[in-house]
Amino acid sequence: MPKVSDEHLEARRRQILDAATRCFAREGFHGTSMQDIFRESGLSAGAVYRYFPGKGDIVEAIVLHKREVLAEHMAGVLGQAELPPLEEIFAGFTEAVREIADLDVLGLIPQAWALATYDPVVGPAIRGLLDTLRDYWVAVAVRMRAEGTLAPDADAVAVGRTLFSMMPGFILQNALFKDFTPEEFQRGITGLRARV
Amino acid sequence: MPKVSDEHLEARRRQILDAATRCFAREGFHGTSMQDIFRESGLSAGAVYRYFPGKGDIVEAIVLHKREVLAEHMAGVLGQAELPPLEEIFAGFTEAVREIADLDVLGLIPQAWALATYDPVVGPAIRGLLDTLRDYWVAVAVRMRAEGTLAPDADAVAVGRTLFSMMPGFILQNALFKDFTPEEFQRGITGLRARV
DNA sequence: TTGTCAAAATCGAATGTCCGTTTTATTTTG
DNA sequence: CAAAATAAAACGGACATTCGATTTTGACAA
Repeated sequence: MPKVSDEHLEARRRQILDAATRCFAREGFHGTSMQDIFRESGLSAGAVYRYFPGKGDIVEAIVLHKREVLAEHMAGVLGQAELPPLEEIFAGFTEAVREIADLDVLGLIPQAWALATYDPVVGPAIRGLLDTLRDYWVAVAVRMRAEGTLAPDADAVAVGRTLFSMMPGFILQNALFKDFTPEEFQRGITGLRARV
Repeated sequence: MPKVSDEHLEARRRQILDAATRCFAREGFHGTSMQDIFRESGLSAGAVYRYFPGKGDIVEAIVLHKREVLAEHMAGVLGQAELPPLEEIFAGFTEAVREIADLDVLGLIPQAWALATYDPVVGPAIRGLLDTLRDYWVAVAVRMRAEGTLAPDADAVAVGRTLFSMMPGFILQNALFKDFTPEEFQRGITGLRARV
């Protein structure tokens, strides 16, 4: 009976997740205390702990949400009758990076990679997210070969993993140096593929 | 005059650094306590603190040492009268990754990236290391263009940064999935460059 | 509508643990 | 034997989490 609406519940969840995201980006996962999250969210300890069992679960929720958003985007690209040109797919990716950077939370991504390598609680979720992303690039390569924009004898899995390989480096340069633009990235790829 | 030999001093330093490296790779930087390092190194608190002012300085020393080793390798490659083919340069890189993976400390690299994004004490050192590496790839691209293995009108800086972009992804896949071999990487690049 | 009530939601002080560092004592070194 | 090197206990602070107190909520009766 006295139970707040589902919208209220969902809004509170978002409130906590958004505040935590900002904190993690600013101070790092380990550098932000639960007190920080209480302060940033304007909520109390009791409130936050009603929604999440612990700090690790907050990160996990953020990761899972991101995975959902990404899966949707990937399905949109792969669902088209004809695959968009690679340049366009790259542009979609770099645009997403730019959006994250605008929110000043791009640093979260390298932090997630780090957690993936050793953290027993959030590691699996993050590896799962990255695996999904990698599958996406492999699927792109497979489609490219099928549609004739990749050599018929090319190793599609290898090409897909190589395409995937380029993304972390782009993200890293944007997170650390903020001087590697999508246009320059595109020019780099073009320059690399051009016959001498 | 009761002062132990410089060799002893250096050996102890290495002892601490190696132990810390293993701990960090296993449990993460934040997950390893100083107690862990005392235990793993077989030394006491007093001993460790005689060599390093604090935990952060241990990481910094590890990073600085790595930078030195890498700078030496890079100078070796660039110092040759004619630049080795790109495949060979890549092979040198992947071989280095394999060596680190064999020591079971490959996970340290993503952790360093994460620290670079937010840690005020070790961040600068790590960004410096990555900047050095990036300069290396740009220098490779410049040399390639000069030697005619890259289109004369290519943007060498863009190509260099793009080459650099591929390394984190290779490292990440090896650290997380252990299923992306140098050979497959090479095949992916070949497949990507082949004309359809 | 309004008032009431019990459950849900939130608050915030308190708790206990862990961890980096310091300090004091002991051993080793030349 | 004196100074350097190492050991080990101890400290102070920070942190994630808990828990009782308090407020807010919505169902329902009047």
